[in-house]
Amino acid sequence: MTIPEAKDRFIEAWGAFGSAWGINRSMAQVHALLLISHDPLSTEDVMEQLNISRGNANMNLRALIDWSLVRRVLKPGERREFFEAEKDVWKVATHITRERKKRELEPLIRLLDELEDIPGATPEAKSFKKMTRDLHDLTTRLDTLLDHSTRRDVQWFVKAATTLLK
Amino acid sequence: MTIPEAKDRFIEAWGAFGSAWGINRSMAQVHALLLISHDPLSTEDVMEQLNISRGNANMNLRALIDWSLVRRVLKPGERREFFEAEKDVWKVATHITRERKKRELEPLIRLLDELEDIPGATPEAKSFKKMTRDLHDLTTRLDTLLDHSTRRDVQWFVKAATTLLK
DNA sequence: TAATAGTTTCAGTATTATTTGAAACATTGA
DNA sequence: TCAATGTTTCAAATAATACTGAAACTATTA
Repeated sequence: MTIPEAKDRFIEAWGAFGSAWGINRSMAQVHALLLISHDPLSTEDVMEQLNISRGNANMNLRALIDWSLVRRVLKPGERREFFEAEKDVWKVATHITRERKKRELEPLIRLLDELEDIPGATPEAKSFKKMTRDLHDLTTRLDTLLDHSTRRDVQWFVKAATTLLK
Repeated sequence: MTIPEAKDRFIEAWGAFGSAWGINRSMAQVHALLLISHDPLSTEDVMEQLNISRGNANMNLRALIDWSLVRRVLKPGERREFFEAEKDVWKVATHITRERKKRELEPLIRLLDELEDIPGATPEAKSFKKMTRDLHDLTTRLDTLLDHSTRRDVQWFVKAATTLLK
């Protein structure tokens, strides 16, 4: 397999992976393209290489910047903007999970919080309350964890856990 | 808020949460409904309570069983099947991540594996190879971790990490 | 300030994913 | 065996989501 072929395969796979996890295919593909590009790319480069429209490229580049996965880069003497991806995969993983935690985990926690103190003592009610309480625990812990974890910690944990569990 | 209202809100929220993470809304809602039900439910119960068709209910119940999140239950003297959810949230979390790892993480690892030994020494090629190597490391570690983690370990980790990071 | 280069927006269109419902299939027990 | 009850499948309909492309907008430079 040649490098260009490999790149295509990677872009495709990253797109499929993202889309299975609720990140739209184009966004994941733009991200993949920037991840594997040595130099920053312009909007036009992205459009050409992925065969997508200007609007689509622009939208997804903005979204990626919003998620802190991509940075704007200015080349001296060039008027238009270029884009490059954060290449540190740990940072990428952390940013993605934090961003999503904020958007999707926090609303869930807030709801579970509310549901905590509902009256009722039937078996049904008890069962419901135990469920939400447990879920609340789990999500809160995940939340705290994501809030506090840094690259060093994650590395420490992965090392510790894999050693321990081998 | 009354218990029935709370249940509806929970089902809705769990559905939205799931759908943000690439699990279809109905599947998440069926799961939510079973999670908060004290007794096992029949296909009909699920259809009625969620206002979904028989086909949909059936498909998603099967999918949930496939993911080990739901069990078939037989009531003595009853012909039809009933369903109940695994209520241990740790187990639920583990099952979900394992299932998805198998379906989406493993193909990605396989690809990255292949991409590892591609020839080429241009800066572009080097940059590409570093990227895929790093990603491979990250995904492999996640993979190992998910493979080996059990409830006890996760609890240990959460405790250790939250203490450590406070 | 006018021309040019570059960026963003958004209504319409296309694509993909989900859901329905009816027919086929399976199982039970009279 | 055959009706009755319950389950599964799947093609078609619907709904949700993403994408396009052209127009509007903004910034830059001559």
